[in-house]
Amino acid sequence: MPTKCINCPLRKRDVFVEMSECELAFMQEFKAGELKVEPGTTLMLEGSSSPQLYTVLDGMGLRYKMLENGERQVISFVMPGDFIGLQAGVMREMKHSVEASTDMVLCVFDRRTLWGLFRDHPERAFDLTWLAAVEEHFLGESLVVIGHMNGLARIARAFVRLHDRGESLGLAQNGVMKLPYKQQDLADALGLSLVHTNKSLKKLRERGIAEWRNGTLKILSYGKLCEMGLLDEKREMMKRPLI
Amino acid sequence: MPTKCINCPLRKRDVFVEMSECELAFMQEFKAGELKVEPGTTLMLEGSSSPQLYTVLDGMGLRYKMLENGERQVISFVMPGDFIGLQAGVMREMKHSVEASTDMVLCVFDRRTLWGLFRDHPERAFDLTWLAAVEEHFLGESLVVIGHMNGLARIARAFVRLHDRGESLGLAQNGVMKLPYKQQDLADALGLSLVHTNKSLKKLRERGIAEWRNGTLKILSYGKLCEMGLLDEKREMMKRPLI
DNA sequence: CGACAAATTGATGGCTGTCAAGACGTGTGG
DNA sequence: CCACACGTCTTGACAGCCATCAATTTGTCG
Repeated sequence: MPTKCINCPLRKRDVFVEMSECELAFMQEFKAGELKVEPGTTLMLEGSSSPQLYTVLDGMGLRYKMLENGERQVISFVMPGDFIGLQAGVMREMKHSVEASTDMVLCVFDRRTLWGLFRDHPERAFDLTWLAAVEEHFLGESLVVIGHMNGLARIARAFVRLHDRGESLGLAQNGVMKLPYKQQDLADALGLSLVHTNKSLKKLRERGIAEWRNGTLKILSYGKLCEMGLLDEKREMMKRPLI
Repeated sequence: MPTKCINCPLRKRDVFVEMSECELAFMQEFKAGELKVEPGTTLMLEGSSSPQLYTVLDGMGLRYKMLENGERQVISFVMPGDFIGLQAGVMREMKHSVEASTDMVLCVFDRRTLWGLFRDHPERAFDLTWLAAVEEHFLGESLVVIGHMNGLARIARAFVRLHDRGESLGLAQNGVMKLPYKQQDLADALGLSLVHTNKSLKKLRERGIAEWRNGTLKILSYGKLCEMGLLDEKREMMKRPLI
């Protein structure tokens, strides 16, 4: 089964490897089994110290932090190949929660084997650090988006990033991919209200740029979308007639 | 010299160690020397792959990303003990720049020795990963702040975090610490305009909560400051009479 | 059909960006 | 010593993006 395993800590950096190879190596020492979960399942809870770590084999999810007042900040979207629980592995506890948005299949391994991995397999430990650095990079990108772009641009940028990521995972074809999230999820990720997110999505539809309905994202004009996902296009963008 | 070295990859997790011990261990294999730089010096450039990595021994700086239109997103504030260049060490290139805001003293070591560290000193490699996880955590916090708090609350939260961090480093006394940044730096970190940042700072002064002038931050009411740095205090907060 | 979650739409208010001008401090040169 | 340039900080006016409230529609499920 030629599934790709992009971010699995056993894969080689910057290249794709076959899942079978990845799993084979894992099985040797670390893999404790596979886990299937339903939508809504909480995989990691902020403040807890899960005894198990996961690599996503299939399905999508969300990383998020809950705030005192009930609001929520979505940190990132979880896709196949993502590693879940690094914080629990090296720190005392998780600093955010992880939840399944669809049915998910997870590669499970034991947190206690992590130290053995560092001791006996430095190249894999290196990959883990690489993973963490990549996460840091993407969070920095998100800061830029939320800190400097208006609502429409944030959504456009998010769509481009999600689509590109999906495409590299083989989850997108001809600009169409499954995006099994709610508008509220996207709003919480971009620091926007649900209402404003909804209205911005409408604009993207009306302008024939992108559609996102029933869990499916369709990129109608990749060029325009990228254009809108840039900074300071505000004025030009907003003055453009709506179709 | 009993300086603290909090985040140095050689320190023990969750505890403080004497700088001397830290440096001693470093000298054995990895430390290549010390570096002194002036304010404004670019330590790392986004897109480059620096051959040298640093641990900050003294001084403060900024991590930031430059945007196409000339705007800037400050990712975080650099303080003594911080590690600089992890991305360059494990990825192809840096994803953000790092600049000195004051005179800085840096512990330098060679990027090429990083792999040897993973191979021969797994406990230190583990610490490096820990560092990366901590960074991820703080970036997530920043996302929450920028995504869900108004201007005044963002500044209040930033002051609390900066002060607490400074205090744990022995850089703050009685709520007073050096904060050698410009208002523009803070604005770029919080996703606010310079003008709005300035006006919010004025409010904090008028209410007798915090002052930040001439590079010195004075916390006048830690309690109130924390209160303001919370979510959804908006309405209560804004309705309070100004003095 | 009724209950519920999710998506949609309109009206209103305010936080915040932008523009513009001035004040303040510092260093340089005449 | 003063004039000037320069960066930083400060303040006011104005516009607009966006949050909030409220109500309706759509889709799903039993």
